[in-house]
Amino acid sequence: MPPKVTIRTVARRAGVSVQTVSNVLNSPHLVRQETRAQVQAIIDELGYRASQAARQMRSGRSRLLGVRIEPARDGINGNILDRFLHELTEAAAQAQFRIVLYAAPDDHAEIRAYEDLLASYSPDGFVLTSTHHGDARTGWLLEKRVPFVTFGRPWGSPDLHPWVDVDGAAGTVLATQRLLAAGHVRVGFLGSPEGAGVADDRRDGWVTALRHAGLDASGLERHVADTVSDGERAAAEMFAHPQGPTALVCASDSLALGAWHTARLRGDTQPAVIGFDDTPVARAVGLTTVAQPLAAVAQACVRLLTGLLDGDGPRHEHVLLDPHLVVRDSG
Amino acid sequence: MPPKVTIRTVARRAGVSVQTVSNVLNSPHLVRQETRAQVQAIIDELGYRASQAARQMRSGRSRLLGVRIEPARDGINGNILDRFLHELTEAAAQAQFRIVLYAAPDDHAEIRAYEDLLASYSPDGFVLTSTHHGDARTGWLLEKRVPFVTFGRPWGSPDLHPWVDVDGAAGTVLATQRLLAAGHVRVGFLGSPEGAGVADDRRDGWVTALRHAGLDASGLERHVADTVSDGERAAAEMFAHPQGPTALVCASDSLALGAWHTARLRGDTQPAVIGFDDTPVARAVGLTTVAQPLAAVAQACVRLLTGLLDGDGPRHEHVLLDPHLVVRDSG
DNA sequence: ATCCACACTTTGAACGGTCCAATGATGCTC
DNA sequence: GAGCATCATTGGACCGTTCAAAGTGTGGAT
Repeated sequence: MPPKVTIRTVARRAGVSVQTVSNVLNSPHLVRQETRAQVQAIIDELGYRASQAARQMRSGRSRLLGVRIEPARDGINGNILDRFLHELTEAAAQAQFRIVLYAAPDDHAEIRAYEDLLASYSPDGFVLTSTHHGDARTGWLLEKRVPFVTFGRPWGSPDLHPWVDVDGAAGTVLATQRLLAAGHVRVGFLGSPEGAGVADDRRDGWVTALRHAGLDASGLERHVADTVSDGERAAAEMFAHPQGPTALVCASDSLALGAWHTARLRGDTQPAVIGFDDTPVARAVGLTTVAQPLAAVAQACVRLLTGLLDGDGPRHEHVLLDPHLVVRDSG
Repeated sequence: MPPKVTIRTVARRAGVSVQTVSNVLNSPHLVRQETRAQVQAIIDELGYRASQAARQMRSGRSRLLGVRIEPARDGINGNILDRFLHELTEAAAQAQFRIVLYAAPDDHAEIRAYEDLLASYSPDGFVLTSTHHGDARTGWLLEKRVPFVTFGRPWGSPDLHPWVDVDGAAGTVLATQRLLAAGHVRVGFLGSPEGAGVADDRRDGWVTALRHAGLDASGLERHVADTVSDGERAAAEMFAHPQGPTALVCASDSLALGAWHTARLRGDTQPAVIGFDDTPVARAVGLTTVAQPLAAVAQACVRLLTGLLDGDGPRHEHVLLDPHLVVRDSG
């Protein structure tokens, strides 16, 4: 069991004071080049890492970010939040931050979790996912002046905090255009009725693309619960209709998988169906789908949050990223 | 901005010493019932939480558990690790622990992550997932005497640490028996060739169940890469064979989904196919599947780990949990 | 020679808890 | 009521770091 190496060990070994070692790490410009190199060498040699606990006591900074881990709510699609979490962990690590998790079934419980965490581990900030109408969380955090960023626009709320999001409409434009380019004239839309927000956003892109091509969108869309079986049923009815669509843009991979099943059962080996989110299922069955740039989203979240913590930059900056199409067998 | 409430605030307000407040929290038996209740009331009133940083400095305990967040490696199946992570977060919270994440592409990088984390945030222990043959991680942790538990048996390594796992064989026994009970005589097995370990375990259960029913397993199994398309292809060949199986037990939901597609394309509306892991896809398409009791696994992990930390209980205890069958339309 | 500015480095205190040793209060026995 | 054990509470040192302020040495200007 090696004795633990503290800043004092390093200082003694380098023949400088403790404070100088601290400066090498936190304010290198205060230390003479020569001294700095020498101290750094000792640090590397001993593998010294500053104790975050001690650092936090004095400076108030924990270099911890709080993130909620979501239950696998909506089946297939819940997966993107897990992937986001993974990307966020890596992006945060780049900026010397770690992620602490908490679970909460609803907004109210999440606010309690903030109180808990802030009082005990005092994370420097939070990254929120799944913003929605009437989101109680952002108001609370703003009031308490706790730094945070959201992955998701503040749907329906005043725009008072930094956020990062993916342009869903741009994604469905890409999907629609691809199907149009393949010769389809009646390109339909299969969405879910989750109220305004994400769902409307994705629908908008489809409408825009059709309009831009001089086509009429009426009668070509349906909105059902976001499950494979509902998607399968709805697609069957749509495809069966004489004036129905011959291709489908779907608001999720679950719906797309349903539509894909339908098409295959009708004898179509390469269904003209495009999904959304590039979930593992899409990859598994070879479904063309719209992919969100989750790594970029995560990096942007970290960038905005560190900007907030360092106090420089605008109070609430926004980043809206473009998704891209992952072309596979379908579509 | 309310002034932050420390142990001193509570002590003053309750008219006792700082140490007594500390005792109320950490060694309640040392404090008289009456005093304890009074101090606790003040704590609740002020919403006081001990600063983990300060606590850690003196006691060395961070009440943090390190967990690796896995990339969505094998598509559909990777999902169970995300669900496990969720359950673990909740189970840990119950025991007053928090989860810190780290990412690492391989064992070697993960060991570097241990060094990093231990030196900076000093988590009290780690929970490892995806144990495998020649796992370099457990040896390192054992040598450094860092407490840890694995979700997964120490496949092929000496049994020197506490672990929790799910009895895969018991799961495939259940699946096989159900198909036999439904009247099938030739129940096949579709697995993946990931070497010994998890894959063999699941195969074993199928063999056992057939043997127990007095049936011959030979010629009824295939092993392919763990993807939907490979599963689909293999199942097509197996079902097409005159002496081939009429029902399939699959080692994963990806393979089962492939087999399910095959069966449906052959006109079977309720395919006799059973998957493994109860992933969202299985729920989505209505696939009968073997479910791992992830909440129980997570709780057992926390229990073993806290036992290790408290120093009581056996050095390396094991928990092997039974999975259960989730019956849906298929199978 | 003295003073000052400058660049760098060191000193001492503080952060908010817990550990340890010691003290005060209480009840019991003889 | 003295002696003793037991329980409850107290005071002070200490964990490893950063902050604020004070200390060193060098060189140039006066």
